[in-house]
Amino acid sequence: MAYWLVKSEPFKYAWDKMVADKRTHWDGVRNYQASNNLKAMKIGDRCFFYHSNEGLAIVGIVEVVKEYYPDDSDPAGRFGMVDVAAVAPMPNPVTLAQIKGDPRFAELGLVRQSRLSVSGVSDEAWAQICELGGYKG
DNA sequence: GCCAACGTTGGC
DNA sequence: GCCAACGTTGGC
Repeated sequence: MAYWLVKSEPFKYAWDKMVADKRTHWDGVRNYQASNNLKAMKIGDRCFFYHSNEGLAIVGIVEVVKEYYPDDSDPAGRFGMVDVAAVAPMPNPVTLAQIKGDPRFAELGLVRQSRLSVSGVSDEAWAQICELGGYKG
């Protein structure tokens, strides 16, 4: 199983909405690197749900329930999307400040490439962030 | 609201 | 195929 981090701006699609919907299309990605990460996702992979712009924290965990397929909101047909389902909230949201302040996370995509909206998370980083957030998987 | 980082576009 | 200009993202 692989781990990922996906970003959403709360005023566009917040964690609360994710929970209310239970399941959603993760569409709108218009960046090849992010899109390649979506392509690499397999059913059962888990992702941190991160609030960008406002909140600046990992607030929950979602699971991939449908693998990459065309995003029909992309007129050029170049990009795709996956479906994800809400798994659990992060009991204590892990903030960007915490992550940036911890040398263990220096290699994390979120830190290294802040603009990338879908990035990979190593097994170690996943476990460490879950621990910080008080999430017992 | 500003600015840095970075991806994309388009001229050559 | 290079590179400058431009647009977008996202942290501060």
